[in-house]
Amino acid sequence: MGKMITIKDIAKAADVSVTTVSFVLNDKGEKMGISAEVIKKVLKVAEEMKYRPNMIASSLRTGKTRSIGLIVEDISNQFFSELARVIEREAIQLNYRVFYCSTGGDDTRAVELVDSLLQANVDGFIITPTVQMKSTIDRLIDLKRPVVLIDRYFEDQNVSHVVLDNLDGGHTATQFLLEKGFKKIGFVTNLRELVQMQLRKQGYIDALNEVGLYDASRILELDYHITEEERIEKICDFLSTVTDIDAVLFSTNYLLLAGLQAFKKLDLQIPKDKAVISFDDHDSFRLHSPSITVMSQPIEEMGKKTVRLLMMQMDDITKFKVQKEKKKGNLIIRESV
Amino acid sequence: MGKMITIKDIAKAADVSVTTVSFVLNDKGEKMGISAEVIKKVLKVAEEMKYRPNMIASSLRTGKTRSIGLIVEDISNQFFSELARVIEREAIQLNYRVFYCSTGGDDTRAVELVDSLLQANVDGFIITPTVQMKSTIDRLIDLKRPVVLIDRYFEDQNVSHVVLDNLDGGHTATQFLLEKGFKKIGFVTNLRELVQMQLRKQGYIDALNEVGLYDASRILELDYHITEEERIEKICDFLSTVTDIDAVLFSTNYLLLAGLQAFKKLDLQIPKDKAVISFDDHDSFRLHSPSITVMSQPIEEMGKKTVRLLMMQMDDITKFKVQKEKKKGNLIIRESV
DNA sequence: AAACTTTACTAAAACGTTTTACTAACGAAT
DNA sequence: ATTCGTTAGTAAAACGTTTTAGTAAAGTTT
Repeated sequence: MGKMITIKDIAKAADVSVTTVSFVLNDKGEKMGISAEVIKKVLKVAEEMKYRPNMIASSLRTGKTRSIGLIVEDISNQFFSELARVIEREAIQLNYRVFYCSTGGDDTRAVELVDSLLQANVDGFIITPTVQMKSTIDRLIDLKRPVVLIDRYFEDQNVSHVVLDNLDGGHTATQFLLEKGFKKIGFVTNLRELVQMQLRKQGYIDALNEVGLYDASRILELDYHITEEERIEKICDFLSTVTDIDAVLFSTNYLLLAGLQAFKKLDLQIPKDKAVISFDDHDSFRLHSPSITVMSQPIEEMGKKTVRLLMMQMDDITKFKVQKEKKKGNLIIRESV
Repeated sequence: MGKMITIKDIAKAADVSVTTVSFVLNDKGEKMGISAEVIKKVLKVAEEMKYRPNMIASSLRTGKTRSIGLIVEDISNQFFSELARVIEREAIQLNYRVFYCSTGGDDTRAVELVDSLLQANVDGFIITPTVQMKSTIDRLIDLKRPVVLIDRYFEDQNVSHVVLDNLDGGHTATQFLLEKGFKKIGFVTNLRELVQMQLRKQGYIDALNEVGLYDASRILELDYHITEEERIEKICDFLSTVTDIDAVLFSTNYLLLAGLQAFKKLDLQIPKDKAVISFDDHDSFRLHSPSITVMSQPIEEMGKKTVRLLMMQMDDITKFKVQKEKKKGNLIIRESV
């Protein structure tokens, strides 16, 4: 361990007190009435000795760690990994560090992660909440910790969040299919009390109701915790039962991934036999032939907004007002419709 | 901020000294001659008051943070995100926290990341080094920081690492193609001084030389920093120039991803017109039709070994001996050959 | 019974910062 | 000539642990 240079070493070398050094290095020199001359000297010495502040000591004293905890559902899912990247970039620019972690959709693990981040004393939380996480979020609010939810939230909980305008997304995607002449549009989603999925479905229903084409039998709802094989199976069953469907909207990317395999099994051609659209983009959607049309989320914009909201809270949590942000999705038109 | 419970509060409540509390809570009670009675009392009080140790204070005193830094090339690449997951799981079990970050292959950023992890005082480093990172690694060794490299390393540097046996991997994949009757096997790789790519190529060359079928004109080497479009372009050119190729081995997954698009452009069927194999598995390889045969890395095993090597160094770096670990890859046979 | 040992515990320093409360020196106002 | 304000700094406490160097009381040996 190469001996660390401390503020004390600087003080000795510059022949001033540690207090002075601390003031200068925290840009409070002027405010605290340190002469320009001394400021310059201290900065020079610090530079020469290659001083790096000890974050730990500083954290102990201030109670701030300049770090934020980012809890997502699954960091290996492209949507989240891109989001994480944006968030990290923004945070770094503000001299904050980011801890990522994934819940895997598991409530118990989610709570553990929050605990461990609390213990690590992160200054703020960005969370993709799991289904049962509401009370944990409440606890954070009680503890006056800055929190921003992302991608999903709880209807009846007053917490800042940044999410896709899912109602509009479902509506727009469905309308696009209608415009292309499809009349019997199916919807595949998963069966969870997640608001965002409900809204995507509602957008789809609304769009069809507007033109009198809604038919509830064309909706397939799958359990979240089934395996990919079971998903493929169920989708096959669905497509072979409700055969008059001419297009399918999938409420998220991994459902479409299962869907593609079901189509392959049933030997259905896209877009000849049925057109498809999915929510949330994915690398392999560009690659697939035909490439897949998607309602994608404005990840860049969402990430930036999230960090901004969090920073506002960290600035002064007492005078921060909850903000709920809905971003419009982008319909990326490819070959699958 | 819900007032934190400190060791001092416990001491007061249990009517003993902070020293005693500290000993007990660190399981040193017995060794330090604290009576069983007092130990029990302290533990009970700590439990009742829901005491959580302040990691920051503890870190300041001990110089240890119980955290490790994990620097990979790109966390949104499936190989790395799976690796990260394994490493994190292993670390958590040992009560260590993991900081992930991605270099994006950028040397400058890599150095910055190391600096910032050094400053965050992580106890150890797991690194996928970028091309120019050798001296930075040397610096860590000088500072006596535990380091394990993963996926790649520098030939002439004596640092512990865990990597795929790339020579064997290249050889095995090529031999598999030969067994299947292919005689004019191409190789697409990228042009960097990365050992692992050189070894994959060498394995390919060796296998062909053994049967007298090596032909240097069947190798395409691409610059690392070109865009995906350019990659596709170059691969198209290559395939249209060297037309007698009957199978292609890609040295990594994103090259195959570009390759697939090139095949599509040239309207070449897999495996009818040409067979393909790629190094490193990818979700979309299972999904693709035809699904893609790969030489995959034993990620689970590699991650575990890496953490073990790191822990050995952290135990006592002075008596740790460098270990270089090569793991055999698994050939996963799918439809593309 | 004096001299050691052991047992069961504790006071206080230390880690490297930040910040509050102070001071000495000097000029200006009374 | 005293008081008052500024200016330009500094001493020391505090953050919550861990750990070193004790110590008083009881037990053991001589």
